[in-house]
Amino acid sequence: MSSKKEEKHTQRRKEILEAAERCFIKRGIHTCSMQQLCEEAKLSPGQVYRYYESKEDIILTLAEKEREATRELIRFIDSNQSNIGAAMQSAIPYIIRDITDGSYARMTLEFVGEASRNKAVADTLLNIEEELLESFNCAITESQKAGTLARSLDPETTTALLLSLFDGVSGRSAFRPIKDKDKLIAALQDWIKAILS
Amino acid sequence: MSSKKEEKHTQRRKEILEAAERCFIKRGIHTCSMQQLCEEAKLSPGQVYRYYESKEDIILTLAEKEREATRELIRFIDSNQSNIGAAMQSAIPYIIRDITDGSYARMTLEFVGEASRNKAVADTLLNIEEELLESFNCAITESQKAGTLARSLDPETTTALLLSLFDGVSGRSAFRPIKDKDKLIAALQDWIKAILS
Amino acid sequence: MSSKKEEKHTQRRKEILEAAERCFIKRGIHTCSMQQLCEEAKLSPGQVYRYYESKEDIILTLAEKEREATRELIRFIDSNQSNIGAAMQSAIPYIIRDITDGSYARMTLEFVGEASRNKAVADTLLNIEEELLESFNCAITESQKAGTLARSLDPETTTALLLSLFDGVSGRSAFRPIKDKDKLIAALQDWIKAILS
Amino acid sequence: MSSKKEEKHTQRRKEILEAAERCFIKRGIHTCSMQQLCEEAKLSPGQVYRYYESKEDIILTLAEKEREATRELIRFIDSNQSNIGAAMQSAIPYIIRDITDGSYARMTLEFVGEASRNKAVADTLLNIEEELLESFNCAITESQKAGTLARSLDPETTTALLLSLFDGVSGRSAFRPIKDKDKLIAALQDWIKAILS
DNA sequence: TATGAATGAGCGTTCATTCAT
DNA sequence: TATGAATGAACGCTCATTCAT
Repeated sequence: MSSKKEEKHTQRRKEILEAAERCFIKRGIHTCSMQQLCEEAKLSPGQVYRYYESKEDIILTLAEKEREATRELIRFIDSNQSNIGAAMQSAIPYIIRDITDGSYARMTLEFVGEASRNKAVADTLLNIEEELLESFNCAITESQKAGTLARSLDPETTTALLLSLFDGVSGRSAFRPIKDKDKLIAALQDWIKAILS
Repeated sequence: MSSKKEEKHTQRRKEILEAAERCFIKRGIHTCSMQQLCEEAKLSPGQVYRYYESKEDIILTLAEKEREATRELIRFIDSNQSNIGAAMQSAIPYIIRDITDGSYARMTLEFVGEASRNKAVADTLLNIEEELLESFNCAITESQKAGTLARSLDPETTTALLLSLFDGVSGRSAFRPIKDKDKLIAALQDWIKAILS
Repeated sequence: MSSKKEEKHTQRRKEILEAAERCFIKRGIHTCSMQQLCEEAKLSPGQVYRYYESKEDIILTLAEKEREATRELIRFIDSNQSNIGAAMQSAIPYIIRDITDGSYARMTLEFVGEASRNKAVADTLLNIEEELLESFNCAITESQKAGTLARSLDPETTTALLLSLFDGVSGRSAFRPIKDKDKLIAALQDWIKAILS
Repeated sequence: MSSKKEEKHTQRRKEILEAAERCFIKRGIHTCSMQQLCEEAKLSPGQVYRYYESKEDIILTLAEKEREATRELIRFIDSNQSNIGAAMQSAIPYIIRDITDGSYARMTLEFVGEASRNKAVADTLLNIEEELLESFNCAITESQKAGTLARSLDPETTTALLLSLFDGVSGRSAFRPIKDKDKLIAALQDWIKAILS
């Protein structure tokens, strides 16, 4: 019985979160009012506030949810540590598909903006980033040990540049449609080959 | 006499703009109220509104000011069209210095966020971007004609990736201090050498 | 259930309108702030704005309400076209009662003032006036055809003067209490008899 | 010397008043800002405030000035007391010319609106009205004594209706252009003949 | 459990008035 | 005497949040 209640509660929280995501993408976090969010969720303000403490709570929970996409990439890198170059080559099509998805790109941009003024959001973002950084650093070091990557590359800087590149591609895709994704993927693979060799 | 007054007027406008920049970076464009901006500028609302028509006017003027840094890069690229690889090598230290400046990086992020919901800001940003894209595209094509760049590179995609990389580096620097700028510059130069050859 | 809610909603709208009328009469449309109006209505600004879109919305709704009194007169004139003189004789007591009501007179004055700078209010006023003009013109012409009114009277000018007279009586009553309404009515009836014969 | 100064002072006050009148007619008393008034007067705010204590002071002074037109009518009535009917017949063309002048009508309307919320303006308006009422009352009584006017007319009520009529004609002319002034004058003369006989 | 009416602080902006120069 | 830069209270309005029902 209690578990059934919990289940319903969890389901509601999820529904609200999804409604919030749609609203935030459509109008932006700041421009979307709680009233609009409630309408999108087909719930009254009173109900929404039973499931989330505040608008900020919703934003934060959403930020945490968005990290999961990144987690997948981390797991992939972790299981292909000995040849980061090859791992990236095969991962790039999936990474690009994810990060250039209109909704994802918009939402990421919203979170970055929010992070400027909301420490909790900033921490959430930095947190997952930390994991990603470590994962890449480790893979680069391991690949160098395994002889699949030039030892001249500085792990930290290389990681920073790789992540910058992906951040940039995602951010730009929110404003400019990517004309030819396949070309972009091919070019990126060429870049990675040239760099991580 | 009239010029002295004009000078003072210009000076005041500049002061307000600087105060606005500080405020916007500290609190975000949306979250910074005119009252706070006025306090930062040590001016009353009435005065601020004598120098700028509206909050949007201030935001837009600031956006246009930020474009100037980009204009400088465009001019440099334009005057070194026949060898984009070499041009970038020598430009990178200056580009990195500019775009990883804390204020600049934060402000750029704020503008990107603002662009989502303010057409005028979006136009300003896309406008200068357009110029930048053309400049790079042209330089790449010219370099290929001059034989200083591999003909296999697609100009548009290469430009998009280069700008993505810089956008990403700038964006990340707003949240994470860059530990060693020289290392970053060196690594970027290596990347560019590997790619634009 | 839904109708009960609707009823309450309608009731609230009416209450706000009445509060607005009291406020506008007390302080003038322009000089009465929304804050004061809210206090008079014993409602918070947020609530008032749930029932009306804007201050102008309230003004306009009030203006439309005031037209109804005029509509009644129009209907009466229309149904007594063949003898405008007699119709006016019997209508005068009611017209005077309406237009010399303190609130109505003040409110009309406020609307006239507001019309100078608010096109929507001006349109509402001119609109009902147009109907009134037509109604009178038509009745005068019909009465002349029916032989109950001297053919020497110019319909348009006579209408203009009649409406001027009523406008003037109403306007003056906003500032000077009418000492003896019955005397006023009798005198007006004498005037009408002398003119419309 | 002192008189020369005084003269200049008086001249300045007059200039400001004229500028205010133009502004108030153009934009309405409330909608015209002191800044606009200063520009119209080609004077700085500081100067304007040396000649008038406040915006209200200007309004009040203007209201007092407007009374002069009415004074002229009073003088005319006073010097033709024994036959008010004939006096009005000859006065009507001039009265109509004055009160249907666009500027005068607009200004009067502005003052009436202002009187609703400004006791001093109301008093000024009522003051001159009082004189006018007395003048008419007296003339009517005298005309009745002289046998040029029916004794059945109640002086006070007749005066009230006459002034109402002129007020109404003036007020309407501010919004609706009078197509044919001569026709209006003729019709009014017919009315007066019918009533004041 | 569920609603949505209600709150009120705070928003961007204006303008009558003052005062340093 | 004359300027116009400067003030700041008040404007119409919004929206995250609460609470009576």
